[in-house]
Amino acid sequence: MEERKLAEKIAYFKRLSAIQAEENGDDAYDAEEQAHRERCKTFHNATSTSSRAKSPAPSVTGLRKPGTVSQPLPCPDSSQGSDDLEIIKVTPRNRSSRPGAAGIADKTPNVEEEIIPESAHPDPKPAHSFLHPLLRPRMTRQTSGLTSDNSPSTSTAKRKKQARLKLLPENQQIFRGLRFYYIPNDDANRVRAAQITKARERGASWVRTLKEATHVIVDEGLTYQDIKSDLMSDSSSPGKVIVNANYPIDCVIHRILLNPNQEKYVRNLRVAETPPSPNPSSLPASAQASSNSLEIKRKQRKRSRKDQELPPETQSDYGEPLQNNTPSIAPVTTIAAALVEDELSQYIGLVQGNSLYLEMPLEEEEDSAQSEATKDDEAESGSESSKDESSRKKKRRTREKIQLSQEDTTWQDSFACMKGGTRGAAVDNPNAATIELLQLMVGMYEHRDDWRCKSYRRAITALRQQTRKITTAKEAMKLPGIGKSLAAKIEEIAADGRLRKLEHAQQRPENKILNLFLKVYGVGIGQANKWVSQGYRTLEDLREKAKLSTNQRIGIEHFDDLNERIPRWEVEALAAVVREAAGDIDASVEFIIGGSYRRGSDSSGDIDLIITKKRTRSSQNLLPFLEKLIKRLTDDGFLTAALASFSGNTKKGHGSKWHGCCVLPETAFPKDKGKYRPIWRRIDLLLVPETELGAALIYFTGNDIFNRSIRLLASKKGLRLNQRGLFKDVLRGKRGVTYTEGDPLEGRDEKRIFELLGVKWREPHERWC
DNA sequence: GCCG
DNA sequence: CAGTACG
DNA sequence: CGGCCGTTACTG
Repeated sequence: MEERKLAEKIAYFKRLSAIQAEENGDDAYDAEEQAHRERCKTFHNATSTSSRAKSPAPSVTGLRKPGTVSQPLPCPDSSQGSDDLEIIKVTPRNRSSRPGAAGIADKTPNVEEEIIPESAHPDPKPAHSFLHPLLRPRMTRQTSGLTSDNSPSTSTAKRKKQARLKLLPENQQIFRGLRFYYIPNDDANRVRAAQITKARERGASWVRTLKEATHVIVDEGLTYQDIKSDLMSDSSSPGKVIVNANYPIDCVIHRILLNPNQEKYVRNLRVAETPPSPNPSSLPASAQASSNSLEIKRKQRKRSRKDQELPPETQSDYGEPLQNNTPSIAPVTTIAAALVEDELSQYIGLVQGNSLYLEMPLEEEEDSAQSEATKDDEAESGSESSKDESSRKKKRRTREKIQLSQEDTTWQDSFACMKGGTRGAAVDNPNAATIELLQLMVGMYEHRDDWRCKSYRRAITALRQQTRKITTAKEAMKLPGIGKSLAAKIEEIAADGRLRKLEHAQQRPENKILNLFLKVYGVGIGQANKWVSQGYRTLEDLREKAKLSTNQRIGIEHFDDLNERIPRWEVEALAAVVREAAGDIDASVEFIIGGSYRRGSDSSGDIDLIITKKRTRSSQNLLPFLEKLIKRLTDDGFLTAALASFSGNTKKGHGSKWHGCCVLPETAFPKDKGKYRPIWRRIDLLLVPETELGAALIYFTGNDIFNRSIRLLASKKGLRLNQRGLFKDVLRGKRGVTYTEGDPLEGRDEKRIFELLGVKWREPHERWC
């Protein structure tokens, strides 16, 4: 499997570079691309430089440490970041950190301000649509030659227009590497023009000759008779995909390369009597016979799990329900598989949201068995019996399930759905408004109903992936992770721009109070509920009357500070202070800033530091060091509170993390940042032996959704991933009697863990899910 | 909340 | 043990 | 109807 994938990728890139070489003569385009890559590069460096951030802060002289050897603290992963200072400058910021919470001491009015914005800000993740260069094949700046860009358009005006065409983020380029030839092959028709643009935005090239095309898109209405002559002129046509215009549209809608061998895409485009010839199959090579509709039908009928058990080569690489599998799509594999993401994507989908489209659009008529399921869908319109509903779902799930059970072979290669997420992109998203309201709903459920929360997030991700606005419940239902309830909400939002349930919830004072209380460190839903029911209404109430744990008291006393985001530069400055102090104690200890910082965020909720050292095999080895460090930093006044340490680790050797608060000393405060103000910050320290660094990096880099999905993926493979390593599952009998935690497979190397899991490597900045 |  | 927090 | 990450780790 490994080999196969590799081969595919190689083939893909080979092909791709060839394609790219022949297109893109367009300077503007090239320049833009170039710039894009520059930005990416810069950004990438910035994000990966975690450890040795000789931060912009004028050498953190502050804390005594005169001639201390500034520790190099090499970053484990290659990325030798360049100058952070410079990087930071370039790193785009999109949103200044939210101002501190308003006076909570006061009354309701403030509370209100507190709540709403909070739920709205949950992901201050800046937009980084420019990230993602990684896969982007090097565009050999092949000048001249075929100046032809990827469009046959002739008019200058048009060309210009096209030059401005913006490629969508890579993860949306479902057509990358494909070359479309339209019949008719012009953009005179408005609709077609739009379709062409959409296709091109998603990576397709619009070619002028049939010969160079991989896909022939025939206007709907035209029949085989109509295009016959066209096809005849090209001897290679049998190797092409010939579909009607609905095909690319559906692909766009579903954000994935669908199987073109479906009746609805090839209707009227085949020669009824002679299956083989001008047959829409896939790409060159195999294409032949088998792909006639009859064949398809047959397959559809008896699909079932057997199809799924076919060897990888015969698996569809289109993200699509197996019933549409056809035996002749192998060639496309090369492209599709490469375009497609790893299975982690799917788990991310499963775990949080966005996922793939395993489901066919319930397009108008379809033939065979499937159409029935489809019809159910259609019929259900507004008021379907819950029975129909569930049966429909069953069918769909079954497909998915089957698909998923394929994990070891192709199922993970089957979609080009989301790649490791990057942030942003939401700006111009047609569903932005819907997303925003749903996001508020998430805020309302946060800490209350975790699962529901997750469902909302999942739905949001699915919406974010759409390229066009979802306005009806029916439409929404087609998206993975969106069921009846959410679909209805989506429709409501689309219809009148508001969600009554949300507004209602927002009005409820208990919710406001609850939200307030929940933002206190150490306060969960249980405690918050108790307090609310006990009649407490303000933080002041709590401070004075409630019984608070140590941590909760700290959380309340420093509520504003702790709820304020930390700008990236400060994260670096804080880390520098710690390093500085650490240098005195043990210069060989290394620090890596994890968390959202490592993912490239321009602001963080807290600072996450991994403390590690070569040749350590247990976090215990680092304990003495940490104790000294803590003491030292506390004495310095840097650490201001301990929220969770490892005091009584009676447990087996697991003393590994320290949570607390810190304050950037004025001496470490950059002069150019205005007036100094001490702000309490949350800081998490994680002791990590070298042998566990990889796993710890994954864990501490997150984000949480990413972690959960990759862990879920691991578990589905019979493995176990936690912050200490990847383990081969050892029958863990009940009661953990198994005094073995499983055979450690890997813990040291982050990339290796990805490999072992069969997950394509993702840079930290690609782990926003 | 969704999914199997 | 439940509650909370971490990514 | 039960699962939804971690045999996570720390507090009380």
